[in-house]
Amino acid sequence: MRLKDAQMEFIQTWGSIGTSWGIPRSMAQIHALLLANKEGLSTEDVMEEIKLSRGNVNINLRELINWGLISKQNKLGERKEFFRAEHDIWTVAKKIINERKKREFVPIQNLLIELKNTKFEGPKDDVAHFNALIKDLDTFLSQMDQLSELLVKMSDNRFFGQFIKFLK
Amino acid sequence: MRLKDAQMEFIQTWGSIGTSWGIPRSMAQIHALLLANKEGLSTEDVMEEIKLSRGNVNINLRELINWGLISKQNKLGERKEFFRAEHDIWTVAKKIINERKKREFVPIQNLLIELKNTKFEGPKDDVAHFNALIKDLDTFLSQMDQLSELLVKMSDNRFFGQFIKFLK
DNA sequence: TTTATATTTCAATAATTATTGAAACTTTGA
DNA sequence: TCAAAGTTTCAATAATTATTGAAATATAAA
Repeated sequence: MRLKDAQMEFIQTWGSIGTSWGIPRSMAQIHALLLANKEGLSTEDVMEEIKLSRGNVNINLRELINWGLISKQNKLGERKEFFRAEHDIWTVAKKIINERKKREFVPIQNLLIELKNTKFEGPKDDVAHFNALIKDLDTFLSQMDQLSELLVKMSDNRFFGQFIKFLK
Repeated sequence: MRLKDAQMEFIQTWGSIGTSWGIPRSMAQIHALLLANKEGLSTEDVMEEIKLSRGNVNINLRELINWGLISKQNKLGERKEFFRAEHDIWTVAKKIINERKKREFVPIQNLLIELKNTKFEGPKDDVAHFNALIKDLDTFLSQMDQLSELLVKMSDNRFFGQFIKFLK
């Protein structure tokens, strides 16, 4: 199989998974393309390889930078900018999880903080049920937070071995 | 604050988080409504409470059943069906994670399996880089899989205490 | 400066996805 | 078997979100 074909398949799959993550297809595709290339690529390279408009590529490269998934590079003697992916997969995971936390956890956590400090007027049983829901969600979210710390340590293989032993 | 108002705020927030999860707003809203109600509600109740069309409610109730997040109930002497949420928050989390795994992990895992068994033709360095990427992703995904097993055990508070100790 | 090259912006358009609502279908009990 | 109550389906429409492309802006070398 030609390497190029395999890379393309990888890019397409990454792209369609992206959409089911709430990440624009193009953004995920560009990310995959850069992951598959050791060296940085220019805007034009990206446009060329995955047939996207200049505007689209520009916007999504910026977004990937915001996520901390890629960075700008300058090549000696070249005027244009090149973009290179973070290639350490655990760092990539950490950054993605951080961004998703921002979007998915923080809003509900804020709401819970507000609701925890409120007294509700209504049928006693219903109030009790709602309070229990709030409390459970709150506990759960803080445990998930702890869980995400684990990820940071997982890239260390020694740690991972210990972890597996612990699970058993 | 009136309980009803708090519930509504909760439903709206849950709904908008849902959309950033790739879950239709109405589905997430219906789920929140049922979480907030100890007793099951009928299709009509749901339509009434969050102002959605019959078709929409029907489709999303079915989807929530598919996810295992709610179940049908029959009330003695009542002809209509009632829908009641799974209220144990760790069970809820487990089910959501399972569904998301299906959508987000399985497709990339399948691709990786295919790519792992393929020889690539191309510049030696590029092939090596691509192979390394595949290997890293594969390792990473199987570690994430292990991590998700942890969740099942987290609802046990004793276990969670141990876990925190282990992290330190 | 000026010119060529590179980057950014954003209104218009396309693509995708969610929602409605009315008609078809199913079930129950009289 | 019939009518009423309840549920499901799905084509049409609405809402949302992504993408284009051309014009405006910025930057660097001559």
